[in-house]
Amino acid sequence: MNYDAHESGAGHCFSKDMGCESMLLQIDFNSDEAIYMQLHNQVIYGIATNAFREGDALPSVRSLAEVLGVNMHTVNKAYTVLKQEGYVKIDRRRGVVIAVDLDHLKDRQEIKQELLLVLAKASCKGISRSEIHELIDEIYEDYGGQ
Amino acid sequence: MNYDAHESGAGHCFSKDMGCESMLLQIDFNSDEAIYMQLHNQVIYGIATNAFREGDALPSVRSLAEVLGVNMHTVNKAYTVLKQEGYVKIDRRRGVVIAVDLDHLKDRQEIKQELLLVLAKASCKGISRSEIHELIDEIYEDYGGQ
DNA sequence: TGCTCTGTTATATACTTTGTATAACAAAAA
DNA sequence: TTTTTGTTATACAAAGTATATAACAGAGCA
Repeated sequence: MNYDAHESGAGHCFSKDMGCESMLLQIDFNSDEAIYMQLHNQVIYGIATNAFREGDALPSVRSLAEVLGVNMHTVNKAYTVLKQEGYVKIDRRRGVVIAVDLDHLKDRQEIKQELLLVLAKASCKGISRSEIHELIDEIYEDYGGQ
Repeated sequence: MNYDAHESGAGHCFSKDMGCESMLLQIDFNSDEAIYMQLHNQVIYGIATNAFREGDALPSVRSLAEVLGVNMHTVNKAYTVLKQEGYVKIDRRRGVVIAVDLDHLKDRQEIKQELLLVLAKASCKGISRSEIHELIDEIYEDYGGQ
């Protein structure tokens, strides 16, 4: 049973559990961002937008690699980094599943550090504190509020 | 005249124009972040915190490389990227000087894109919209308000 | 029991990035 | 004139990225 070869339900991608997820995981081969990092970020976008939910299984490294036309190890690296950062875990029965590991104090500190650089760039470019708050709100409203 | 060898004013680093700036530009050789990117980011932090002001000259690639104990080309790469991103320009008489190129629409879009990823990570980790706003305010207050 | 699929690990290869080393050039400054 | 400047060129080593092929044990399924 191949991940990309489900002839049943021809015409729509909602016939299988994994069909929808694969639609989110796509690659821009012209991007200067590493493929595994593109995949990594898209899984995070997926979790944040609730397209991936706690306990959902991601495609297997082999099947996703085949669908995307990349090497198995490239997908595996994306999953490995996600695991190290506490976004997924390995379920021996179900494969790689979404399982976000929370460590509020540590997470908050890391997010603050990442925000610091973005805010410094914004400040250099004349983007004010209030405009940053506006941008934050814009993003949340682009992706469905709270 | 070496950048690091000014015996005059022994004991303080404010005796030369470039003395203060060099104090900001330091490297963590244990970091997994590329050296040129560390330098790149620190110049941006410096501009944002007003430690570097419009028209200020940065140390020459050779002198800074010598101070930091890295190769000339590593510093040159940091400066080249900063130039491409519109943070500095080359003044044939003064060297590399802070000169922020503003393109509000483009800058705003780029900042929004960078914020999107950070906010997605935060969302995954259970950090709420209001907590993000708090973090933004914390950062601005850590570095002197508006 | 066999067979398949899973994540994982190991090797090998090729390309790019990163960092270093040395050298040379023209423009500007001292 | 001599030094310093950014810039460019070349060469090299190490690390990161991506691919290719192969094998392993654990789990699910027929």
